[in-house]
Amino acid sequence: MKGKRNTLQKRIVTDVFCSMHNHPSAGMVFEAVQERFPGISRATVYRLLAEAAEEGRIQRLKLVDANDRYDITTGKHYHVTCRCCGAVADVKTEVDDGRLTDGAEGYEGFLIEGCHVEFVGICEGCRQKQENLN
Amino acid sequence: MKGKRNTLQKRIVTDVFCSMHNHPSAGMVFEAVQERFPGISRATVYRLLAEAAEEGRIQRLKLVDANDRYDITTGKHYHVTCRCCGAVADVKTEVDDGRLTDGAEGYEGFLIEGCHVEFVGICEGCRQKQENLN
DNA sequence: GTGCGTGCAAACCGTTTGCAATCGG
DNA sequence: CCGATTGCAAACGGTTTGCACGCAC
Repeated sequence: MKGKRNTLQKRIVTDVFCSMHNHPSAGMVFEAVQERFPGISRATVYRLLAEAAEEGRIQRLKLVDANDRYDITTGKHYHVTCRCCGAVADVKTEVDDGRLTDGAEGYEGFLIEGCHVEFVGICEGCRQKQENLN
Repeated sequence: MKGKRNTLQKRIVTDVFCSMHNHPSAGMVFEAVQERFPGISRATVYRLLAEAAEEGRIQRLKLVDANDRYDITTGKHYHVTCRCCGAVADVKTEVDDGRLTDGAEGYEGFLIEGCHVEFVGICEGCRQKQENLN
């Protein structure tokens, strides 16, 4: 059995992360954690999140034009990013990755194996701010 | 009329970039430029490429898990990234962005406006290296 | 007691920026 | 001439890392 220790920091980071449902970045988790445990190190939060992702307990999302986000849902699904504030949310869709991939042909001898689909839009808050300007 | 000057640096960066067909990053263009003009500043290359993209003369590509790349083709099309070496190439496909976008529904009041599709695969060179190992 | 996990600070990497010097028009 | 453009170096932002200390087991 792996000699993983159950440290206070790990418990706090896990707790705080699980209470956030905004697909937070490591920095956002760090800020939230600081409120409950001001002494915690930024490096520790980054390390614990990366470790959790490597162990498959959470998912590390790579997004275009945004820092990596962490997702409590580990299964494959899609995301939308707010073009104003960068917020991230889940998306309900019927995208068929396999079909996209099969229908694509790479130039220059590239072999296509998969694809990444990501949506862009605007979140509720930013939409309301926009309307208030008019 | 815009007071744009035709400097030596601009001519060189444009020339070198146009002779590269690998969807290079700014850093890659800088390295290539240095061979012909060792005195050029990194900042200048970054600035000239960003400027060209803003003026629509070239396209700045945002990719997942890679630095921004520059593309001599300004029209919309798709790309594939090599999962081994990060090389980028164009993709021939029939993806219908509009259909993907229409078929998606965001949670938490998100309004979905568009989508980003990007392919992952393996380039010819890396494929051959892999085969040589077996 | 042992060695994993932490805190700290520095390194990292690609990119951007402030500023003085320079050069194109 | 004069202001756009350059070079330099420093700042940036998010992330990772080396190392000594300290705590979980």
